[in-house]
Amino acid sequence: MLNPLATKLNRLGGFRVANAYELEFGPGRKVAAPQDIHPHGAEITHTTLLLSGMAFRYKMMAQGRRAIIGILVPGDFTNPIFPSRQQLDYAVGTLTTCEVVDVPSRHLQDLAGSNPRLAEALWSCFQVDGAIQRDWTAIIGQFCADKRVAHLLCEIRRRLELVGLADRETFSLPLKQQDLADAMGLSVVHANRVMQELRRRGLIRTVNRTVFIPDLDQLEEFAGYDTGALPKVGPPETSPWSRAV
Amino acid sequence: MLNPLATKLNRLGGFRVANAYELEFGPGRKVAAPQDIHPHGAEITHTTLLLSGMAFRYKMMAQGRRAIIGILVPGDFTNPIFPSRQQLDYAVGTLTTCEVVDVPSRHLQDLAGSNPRLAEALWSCFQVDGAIQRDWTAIIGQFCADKRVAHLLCEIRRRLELVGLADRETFSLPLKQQDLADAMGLSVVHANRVMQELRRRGLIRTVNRTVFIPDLDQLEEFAGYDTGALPKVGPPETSPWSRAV
DNA sequence: CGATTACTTGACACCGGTCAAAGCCGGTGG
DNA sequence: CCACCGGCTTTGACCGGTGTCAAGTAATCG
Repeated sequence: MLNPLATKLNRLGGFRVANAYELEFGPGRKVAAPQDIHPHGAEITHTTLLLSGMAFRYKMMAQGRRAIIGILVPGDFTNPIFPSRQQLDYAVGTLTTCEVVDVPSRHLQDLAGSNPRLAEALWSCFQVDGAIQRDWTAIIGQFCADKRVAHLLCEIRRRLELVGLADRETFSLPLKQQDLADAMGLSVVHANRVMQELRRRGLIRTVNRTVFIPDLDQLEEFAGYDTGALPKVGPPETSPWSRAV
Repeated sequence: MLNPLATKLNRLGGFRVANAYELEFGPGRKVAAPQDIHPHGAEITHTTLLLSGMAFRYKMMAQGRRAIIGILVPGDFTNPIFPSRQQLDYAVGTLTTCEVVDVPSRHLQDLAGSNPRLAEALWSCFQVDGAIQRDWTAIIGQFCADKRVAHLLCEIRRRLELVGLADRETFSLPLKQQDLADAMGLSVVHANRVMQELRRRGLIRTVNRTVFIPDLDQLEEFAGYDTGALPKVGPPETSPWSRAV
């Protein structure tokens, strides 16, 4: 399959800013689940590209509570690169078995230096990352439980779609209800009730770890999901972020 | 007074990475409060440096609700710069009258190009920004109301201290209770009760818009505030982020 | 001062947390 | 092939934290 990063960059950058071979960072390695890709506080010497599977960023809080602060899908980097020595303020763990490849800071910088349009697209990646983080802050603070979860589903679906791993009606959701809870600031019990409620309303159906969406527009409206919240990237006419009217 | 950005960069970078004159971006302008420095969705052609006063990033949500997603103190930039054309996914408004100066992307890039250590420090700024955003996501999701607010107070105090505008026991807090509420995902009424509770416990005292902290360690412990959550920057021995043992 | 804006209070409802127990798998080994 | 088992999901009872509404008080500003 095409490198998911190449897929994403081409769409973010507008059109063919990257060739797959440029983004071959060497042989990937498999990481089982559940397991950490980066421990908390790890010295940052490289970033890690997710090639397949799903992962998440998290922080351990007081009393063993776990805050999930972001989901990673194929084509995502675990962290931005740093010119200076820094430590990660969060950890990265796997949700499923993942195929990943480490990318040294230098490598990415050289690549960006040799291809300005690619550099822009890579930059966009990290900006989108930040925009999603801001979204989470706003949503967790303002939305009630069912809309939070619905919004998360919309976000994950859209990001998977961007790398060709979801369509309007189906996507894979490896998150357990405990994970949904830790991500959206809920208890497991309530996460369960919310999922039941979403099913009862006919907004989603779930089989195994797969979500079916009878009517995506309806779900996105319920969730208050606005793709415009993510930065517009690339020429409007080809931007995968621009919402179909 | 010394440019607050210079103060911050010198501390983030470890030691004198910047001279004040390098960071004179021209004459500042005054922006009254409450008023927008950047409207939502503004095209990003420059960033704006806050020289004095306080401001905040926010998003308007459904039903006129306002989500405050970050506070800006002197020395902060309203937004990161982009190599490509992008739009801001949030707005920036003033809490007090602010003195600001616009910095074109090019200017900042040239400056970074001419001074590698300064570039690193600038980079750290934006990384700290991201780390704070992640903190908010985690805190709003996991903490109960009183700890959220206490945590916010600790954060603001620390950031003001970094630019020489606060000490261990006093700082200026121009946020109204409505602002605290919109930032921490509470109702105004509850924000009020929480502030009362913090005062009742003797963790803070407030006069006008000034907060007095009888015992900072106690407040930070109550808030679960850990400066380690922010990335370590610069040599440990001079880093203002490393917590005094 | 008068008018507006901010803060405070009380009553009440409800969302969502907690606790505890019971089903429902999927996987493993006999 | 079946019985067991551990992790995940589901349920119910209960209650506490927060939101909402509505009113009153204090501060601020022209």
